Amino acid sequence: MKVQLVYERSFSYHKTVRPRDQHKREAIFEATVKLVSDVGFADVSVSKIAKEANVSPATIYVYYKNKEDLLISIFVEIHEQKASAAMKGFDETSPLKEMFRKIWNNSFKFISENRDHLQYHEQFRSSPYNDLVNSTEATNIMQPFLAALESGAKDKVIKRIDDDILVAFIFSAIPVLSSSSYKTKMTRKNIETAFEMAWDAIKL
Amino acid sequence: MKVQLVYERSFSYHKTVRPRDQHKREAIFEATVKLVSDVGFADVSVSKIAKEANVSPATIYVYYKNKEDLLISIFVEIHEQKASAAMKGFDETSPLKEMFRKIWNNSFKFISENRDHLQYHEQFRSSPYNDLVNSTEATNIMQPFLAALESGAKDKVIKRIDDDILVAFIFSAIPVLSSSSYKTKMTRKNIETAFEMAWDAIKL
Amino acid sequence: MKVQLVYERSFSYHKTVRPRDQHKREAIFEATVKLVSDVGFADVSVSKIAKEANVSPATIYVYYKNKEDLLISIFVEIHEQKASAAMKGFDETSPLKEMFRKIWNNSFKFISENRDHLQYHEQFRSSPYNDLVNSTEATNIMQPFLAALESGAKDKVIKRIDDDILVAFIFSAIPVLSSSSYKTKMTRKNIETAFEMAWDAIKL
Amino acid sequence: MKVQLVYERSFSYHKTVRPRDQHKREAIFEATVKLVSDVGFADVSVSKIAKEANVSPATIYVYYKNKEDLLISIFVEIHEQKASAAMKGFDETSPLKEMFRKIWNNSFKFISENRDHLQYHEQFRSSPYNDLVNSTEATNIMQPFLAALESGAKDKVIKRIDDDILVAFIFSAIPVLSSSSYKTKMTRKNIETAFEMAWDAIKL
DNA sequence: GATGAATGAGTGTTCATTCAT
DNA sequence: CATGAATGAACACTCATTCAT
Repeated sequence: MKVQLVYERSFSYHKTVRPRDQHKREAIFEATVKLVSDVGFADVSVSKIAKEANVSPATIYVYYKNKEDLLISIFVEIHEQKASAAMKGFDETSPLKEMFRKIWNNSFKFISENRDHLQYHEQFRSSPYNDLVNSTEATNIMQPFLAALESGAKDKVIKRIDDDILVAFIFSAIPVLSSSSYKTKMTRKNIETAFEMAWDAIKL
Repeated sequence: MKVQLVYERSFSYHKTVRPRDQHKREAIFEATVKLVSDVGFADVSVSKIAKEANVSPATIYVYYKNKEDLLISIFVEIHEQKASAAMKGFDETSPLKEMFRKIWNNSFKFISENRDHLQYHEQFRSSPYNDLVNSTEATNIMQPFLAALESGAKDKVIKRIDDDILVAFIFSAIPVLSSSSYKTKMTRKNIETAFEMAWDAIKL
Repeated sequence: MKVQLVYERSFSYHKTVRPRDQHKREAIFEATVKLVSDVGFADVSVSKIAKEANVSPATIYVYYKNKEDLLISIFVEIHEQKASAAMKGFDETSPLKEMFRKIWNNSFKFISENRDHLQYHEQFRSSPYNDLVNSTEATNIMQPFLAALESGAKDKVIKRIDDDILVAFIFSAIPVLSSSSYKTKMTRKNIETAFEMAWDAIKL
Repeated sequence: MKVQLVYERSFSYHKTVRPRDQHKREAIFEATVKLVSDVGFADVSVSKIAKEANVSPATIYVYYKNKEDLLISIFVEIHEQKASAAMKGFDETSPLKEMFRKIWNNSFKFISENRDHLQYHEQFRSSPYNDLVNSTEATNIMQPFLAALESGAKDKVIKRIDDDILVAFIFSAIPVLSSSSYKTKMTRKNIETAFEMAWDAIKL
């Protein structure tokens, strides 16, 4: 049971001598996320990003090979941030439902603090860029949880079913709760109920 | 319990008098859906659409006010097709779970026959365009089902919770099953299991 | 004995409906020739051409697929103009030397009246673009002359040698006489002497 | 009778004190020649040269004032190499035709061993850069030969005519024989015949 | 109704060059 | 001496849209 993430080619620009201004890379990163979240994947342009990040358009090409590299690199980074955040404090000795609840709550915390990162993630996922990000090697941060799910299936605690579908149910509520009208939705109660629904979906 | 759909401004889609050459309108419609599905929202241009539809770029402006109008109108149309397809043969006298199963199966039939329509829908949903399509007036095609859900909640058959979240769980598996690796996923068994998960999520 | 000229792909933009403003195509043509002649192949840009031709850069792409198409199409056109001009009044019954003299004089007339066309031609020839212009099908305007050369070789009037080398000697003086310091060189006497040298080179 | 070569402004090439790392200068030189020969004058950029030469773009500016200086200096260098090669073993006591044959053969040797240098030379010659290289002071390497030609003219062995035209005929076959289809052309026989043609052109 | 021509504004990207190190 | 970072300006090209026909 493995869900792993790789990029076929090495995307980011990395000479042996480190770029001097790490701050600039971050500025570009944040500018891109903000813009995609604001105006959408279809309407981000390199020059808009440059303006938002307060650098020259040419500077972006010091840090990224091209626009595609930029967008993919950022996705990968967010994807890993998200996974790391979800797994924070993961305890593999606790019961499956508690593990799950932990991850669920972590996820919501991450989302509410990084709404536009999630936005970016969603848009990227539904774009054709998504097909350029491979799942053959690993960012196996989530691995322990997936392993737990598998053993839960073996122990007949949860349903035995394809990974992706399982994960879809588990996290299906997240985009909804973080949507543009999120303010009325991310109540304690809604989050708790959504969690219970997710659990009911997968449990046997 | 209401999910309604309006467009703030009046889009071409609802011109009461349709232009004469309905064939051309359809060609543009299909060309757009195909292109968005193939190359993504970010890379469809009016002239590409025109080429794909075998019309002049100028012709598109005969049928649609501008590009935004085109994209939104098409979304609305797909959205309604999807709802209509889901509700086909809906019988309000049957038990809720059977209603649900009917809609579920209808939905999968629609998807497997119109994969790129679904692709378009997904991309549109996660883009900021989505915010331009309002929910203050109605496409109330789904209304009978939503009413049934509401009465199901009243009768303590299913959970009482926000519409959007409910709907999210109900249909969360669909994008996954229709994703690019769909061929291995849309088996009879997977579809059935996914349905059971959805039902378990919402039932009390 | 054949020197022919073709372009592998069809370069110029040609819809069934003719562009309205033939004048514009010519303006672009002349602007390009002038610019290449003035600033050199390396430093012509589409926007400079557009400015010189008094059109928008985008307009150029109405008439030519891209910059390469533009440059090649213009070369081909000049090449044919040049050949046509050289062959004007060609009389295949006259003795070879007189044929040759006719063509020689025609060529000089063409050059002195179209110095920058020749400049363009020279620069194109020595650029790598030249390799994109094929010699497998024909602009056989020069064919009668080449045939005459061949029969001259058969009759032992001129040397039997590779076409290209023959042609090189015949026309080698032209670029020199039309060079930037041409004014002091294109005297009647120089032209006559150069012709005699060319003839001496090829005659037996 | 004088053909001299000067550069109006002082180019880096003639810095009396050469930078220490002669190896790097050569790497840049060769990289530039190779690139111009491969992709053409229009498509060489400083950074491409840097990459090809395995140095930083900034390093190029250590050795050359700017791009123009680089291109011109290299031309001058090739021009001198070419002249030196041609004059190797020049014997002013031998008859004019034998002198000429010597130079001719030397030239072909140089070309066949340095095809891309010749390519560079040709492209430079037909570009407007050529006008920046003046003929008021001297690289008088060829001087002895030109003097011999002049005295040949005085002795009525060869025609009396403008230097440039003379030289044009003498060397006109070279670019042809070294063109992209050279392999089929640089046969012993072709070279010999071309020499005879050149001699016939200039001899009285 | 349908179109090709035309374009100003914008696209992603590379340019030649400078500069602090 | 040698460099990577940085950039304003330019690059080739495409965009959404208008308009005369």
